[in-house]
Amino acid sequence: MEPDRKRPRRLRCDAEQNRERIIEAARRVYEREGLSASMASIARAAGVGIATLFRRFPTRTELIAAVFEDAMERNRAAALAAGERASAWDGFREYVETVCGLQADNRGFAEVLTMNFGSAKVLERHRQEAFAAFTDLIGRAKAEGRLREDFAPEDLLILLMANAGVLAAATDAAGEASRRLVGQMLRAFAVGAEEALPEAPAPKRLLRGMVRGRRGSAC
Amino acid sequence: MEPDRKRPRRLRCDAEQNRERIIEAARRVYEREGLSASMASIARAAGVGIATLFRRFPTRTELIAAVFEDAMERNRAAALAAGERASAWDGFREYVETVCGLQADNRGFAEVLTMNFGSAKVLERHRQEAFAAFTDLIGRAKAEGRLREDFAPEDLLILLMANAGVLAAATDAAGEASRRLVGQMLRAFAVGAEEALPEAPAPKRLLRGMVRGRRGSAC
DNA sequence: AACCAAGTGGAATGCCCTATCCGCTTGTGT
DNA sequence: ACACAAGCGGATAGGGCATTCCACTTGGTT
Repeated sequence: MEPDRKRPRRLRCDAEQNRERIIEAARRVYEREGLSASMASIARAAGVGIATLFRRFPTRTELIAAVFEDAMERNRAAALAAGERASAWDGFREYVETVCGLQADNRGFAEVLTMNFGSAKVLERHRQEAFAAFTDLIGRAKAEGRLREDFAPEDLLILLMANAGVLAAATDAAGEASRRLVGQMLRAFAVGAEEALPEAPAPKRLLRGMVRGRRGSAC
Repeated sequence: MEPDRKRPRRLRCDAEQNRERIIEAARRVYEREGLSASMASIARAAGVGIATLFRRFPTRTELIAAVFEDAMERNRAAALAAGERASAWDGFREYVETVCGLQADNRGFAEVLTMNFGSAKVLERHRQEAFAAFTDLIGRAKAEGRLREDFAPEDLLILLMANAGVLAAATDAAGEASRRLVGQMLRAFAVGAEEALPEAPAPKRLLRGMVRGRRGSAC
C-alpha cells in the first residue's frame, strides 16, 4: 500500500512497479479462483515472467500475505467499528454479517480467514486485533442479555469455516445461501432470536456443480 | 454389493475381483483424502494398472458413484429410520446429527453430499428418497410446534455444505467443531431451543493448517 | 556516456496427473 | 486340451505445475 518501509533497501523502481502489478493480478485471480490458483497463472495474469514472481515472492505464503494484508486490515477496522455501536449486540451482529460478507465477495479471503499464517506477521496481528475487539464485544453483548452465555469466541471461527464451505459448494446461489446460513447462526447465538431470516435460495440452484474437483474429468 | 445384475453380461471372475479391489481402495483413499484424490493414486492403492481402473470406470464420476452407493444407502436408511420416531422433532434432530456424523467420518462422503451427480442414478435416487423422508419429517415437526415455521428443506443442504467446510478447515478439531456447528444449527431450527450445546474445541487446534492447498509449497 | 548491480523473461528440469494404446496373459466354454 | 475373447499392466503422449538457472537488458549513479 504505502511506498515501502523496512523492506531491505528499496527496490529499483521498475521492480517496484512489477511488484505492484503482481499483487494486483494475484488479487484478481485469488478473488475469483481461491488460493489454489497456480503461481504460473498469476505470473501470466500480471504479464511478468515466472522468475520475476518467484524472485519477489519466494513462497506462496508471502504472496498471499501481501495480497490480503489490506483485506485483513479492513476486517480489523470492521471489528473496531462494530465495537463502537451503542448496542453491543447490534455491533456483534453487524460484525458477523460484515465479515461473512467479505468472505462472500472474495473466495481467496474466505480461505484466508480460515487458516493460520504463522509467518505473515502483519496479517496475523490484524487478525489478532480483530479477534480481540470481537471478544470484547462478546462480553458486552452477554452482559446486555442479548447474546447467549454459552457463545464461545471459537464459534466465530467455526462460522467462518462453515461459511467458506457454503460459498465453495453453492456456486450459483452462494450469496443467498451464505446469508441464510448467517441468519440461522445469528438466531442460534441470540437470546430472544425472533428476527426474520433471509430467504432460502431456490433448491435447484443450490446443488449444481458436479465433480468440480481440482482436475478436469467430466460427466 | 451384490454379485451384479444388469451389468452387461457379467465380468470374468478375475476382473470382478479387481473391480472390488478398486472400489475398496478408492473407498479408503476417498475417505481420507476427499474426492480430489487422483485416479493414479487409487490404481496404485488397489494394486492394479491404471488401464484397468480406466477400463472399469471410464470417468471419475462412475467410480465415485460405485464407491458411495452404499454410504448413500445408509443415509437413506437413516432418514427412513428417523421418520419412524414417535416425536418428529426427535427424528429430525436424530437425522441431522446422523448425516452430519456420516460426513465427519468420511471426507469423501462429506463432499458427495454437497454435489449433484446427474448420471449415477442409484445415488441420486437414494438421495431423493432420503430427502423426501426428511421433508415429510419437516412437516410433522412443524405441526408438533417444535420446528420453526420458516425452516426450509434447503436449510439441510446448506448445513451439509457448511459442515463440509468446517470438516475441511478444522483438521485436528474437525469432529468437535462439526458437532458444535450442528448443535448451534439445531438451536436455530428449534422453536424453544434450550438444549445444551456440545463443547467448543480448544481454539489453538482450530486454526492449524497453513496453505494446505493442493500442491506443496511451504512456509 | 559508460558501467554494473539489479532485474528480467524464457528455457530447462523434474514431478504428477489424465487418458489411450498395445502386445502379452489368462479365464472359460467347448 | 485348446482357442480366443476378455482382461491385464506398462509405456506413452500430452499437459500443468513449482522451482531453478542463465544469458540478456536496464535503471541509476558517477
